Amino acid sequence: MGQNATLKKISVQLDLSISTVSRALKNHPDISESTKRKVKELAALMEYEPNTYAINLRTNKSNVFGLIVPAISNMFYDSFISAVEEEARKKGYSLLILQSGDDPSQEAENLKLCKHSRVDGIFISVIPNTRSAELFVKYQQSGIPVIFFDKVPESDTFDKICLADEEAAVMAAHTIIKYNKKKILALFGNPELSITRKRKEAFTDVFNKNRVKTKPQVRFCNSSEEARQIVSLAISGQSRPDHIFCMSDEILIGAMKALNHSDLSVPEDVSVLAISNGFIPGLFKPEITYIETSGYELGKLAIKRMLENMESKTAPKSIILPSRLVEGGSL
Amino acid sequence: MGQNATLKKISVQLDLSISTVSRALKNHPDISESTKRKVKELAALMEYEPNTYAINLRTNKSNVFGLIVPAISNMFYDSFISAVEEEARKKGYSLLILQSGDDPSQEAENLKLCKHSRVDGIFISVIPNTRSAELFVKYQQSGIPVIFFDKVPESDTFDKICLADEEAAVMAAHTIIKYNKKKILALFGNPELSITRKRKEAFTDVFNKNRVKTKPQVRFCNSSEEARQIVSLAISGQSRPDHIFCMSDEILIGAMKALNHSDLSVPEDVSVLAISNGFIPGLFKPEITYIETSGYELGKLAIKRMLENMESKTAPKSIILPSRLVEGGSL
DNA sequence: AACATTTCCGCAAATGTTTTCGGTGGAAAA
DNA sequence: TTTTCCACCGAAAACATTTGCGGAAATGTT
Repeated sequence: MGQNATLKKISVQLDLSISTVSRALKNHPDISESTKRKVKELAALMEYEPNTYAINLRTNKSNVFGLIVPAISNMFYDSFISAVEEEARKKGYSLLILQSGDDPSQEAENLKLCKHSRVDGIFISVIPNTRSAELFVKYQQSGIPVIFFDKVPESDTFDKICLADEEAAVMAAHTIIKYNKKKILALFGNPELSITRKRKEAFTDVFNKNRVKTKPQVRFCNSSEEARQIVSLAISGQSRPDHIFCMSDEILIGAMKALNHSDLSVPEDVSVLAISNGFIPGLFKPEITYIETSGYELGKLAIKRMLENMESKTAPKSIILPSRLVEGGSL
Repeated sequence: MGQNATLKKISVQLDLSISTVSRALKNHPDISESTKRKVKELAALMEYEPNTYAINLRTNKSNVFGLIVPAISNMFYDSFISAVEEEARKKGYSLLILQSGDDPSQEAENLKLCKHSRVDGIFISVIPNTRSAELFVKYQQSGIPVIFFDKVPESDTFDKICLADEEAAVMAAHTIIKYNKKKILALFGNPELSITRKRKEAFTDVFNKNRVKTKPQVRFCNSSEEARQIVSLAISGQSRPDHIFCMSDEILIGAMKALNHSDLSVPEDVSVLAISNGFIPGLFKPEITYIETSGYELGKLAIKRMLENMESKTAPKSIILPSRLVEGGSL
């Protein structure tokens, strides 16, 4: 028994009204202690579990956040999700995790699913497609808070949580300059993303302003594999770079695969610096020096911001997480 | 407008009954074409979205599967989740992804959350704690299908989808023997898990049966870090192993960190073989030879089995995914 | 013309909660 | 005695949907 205990069944057993049972269970002051006790005992006995659907229907709240990422198989998003999940759980929220797989239509479908599931809020890292921005205004208008993280649209009308893109890139550039590197190959991600543009601008700016002799050679790549090919080609060419900078883990992986398949050694023949979440750099020998951008920390900030929004709607805000240099042996 | 279009609002506008609107929207034959057209037009205009909670309440189905893993930051589970998500989406299901973080109480809480959320089915990879098995019988009895994957309890009364643990271990042992390795350090995971026991038994059995001169030295470790320490110690000792076998990615990572920090080279000084999901081995130089155990494939099998269960309750079944050897250069 | 069959639609119950607005009975205050 | 007040509880609406049943009008059959 007790498979589907309901307020009604309890109320019948105890010859009380449904409302009284409901109130007793939530310690409403109107109900006497003795009644509360009886109700709670029977509820426990019958293994009563409130029906979430009924509650959601009644209250029009789901206690679920939608979380949309390009891919779940990504160390950065993993740690982000972990952080959000931890805090969300504490507050009684669950996560509906969706992946867009770099497909705009999939992303739109995910957004639709979120709306359809009537989530209480959305975390999203958008894929490189500007058109999708239109969609978001609608969701914003419909009163459901949307928090962008990591890969965010340019517009200031949104809540955004991102890494200190410029700062990290500047830090990287300065570090490279300090080591007196001459021929720098700088690998960036999809140029349509603001994160890419920002990092690239900040990075190259440092070289321009400091009037160092050589300018880095900048390349863009959309995947780990593209990065591998670019590096593979570069190191086999006649003017081999003496440093490779990777703006992300994904790119670092590709670059390292290329280096591993060559007979060059790091950092003697070519040094490496990355902007990374921290896991991947530790896998190589020597460990890669990197500028840390913690998905976990970012997640903490994002959920904090979301909860603020749940309390009371506030003006859109851009939050930036600072970064730091972690020394490995690749430079 | 149209923020919260409901059947009722549509019905009022068109001066129809709610039931007629409901039926028109789902192409019920009782409704005339002209009415259907009118209803659908207005529904589209008002951006009507059926209220999931009301539907769930009415039908007592959520179209959500619970998916419980030790940690989401794990390549194997990532790929598993990806596979499940892909197929689930096609069938109109969403995923409630929960992580137990190797904490039994957390796992219990997750199970509770699943029940509380009234998911239509549960995928779970259990953490090393036998006591939890009791919990599962309850869920099974309550009619909600539970599919265990990867790390599964021993009992035959459950639906289980696992990797070919024995086969993979046997394959690994044979490969190592073929290469004529003498001093083998074999690293396994948590000995309380059936997956660990199975692999360890199968692995050592091969050596016993084949009467090869040396027996592998078997060690257990609960984390990447433990593996690193063990290997670190082993390779600095006087009787250095000439081969290291790792039963999982997690362990491989630890082992490789230790090797990377030594001046030994792979495979000349010490060769390496792992059982792996495939991503990690490709990061090293040389790439690690491994026995593939695809989380993605496992996911496909798991969701398939789940859907079968949704159709009609069938007898518990154990499904096993075969494995294959992927040659790297570490052996 | 009487009857039977379609065609098309509405009523109302049911799902499980929450919540507003009362209502009862008894004790204390007037 | 009447009034007031409090402690405790119930009726019923509301949330949005699905569905069995029944019913009126239109059409078809003798």
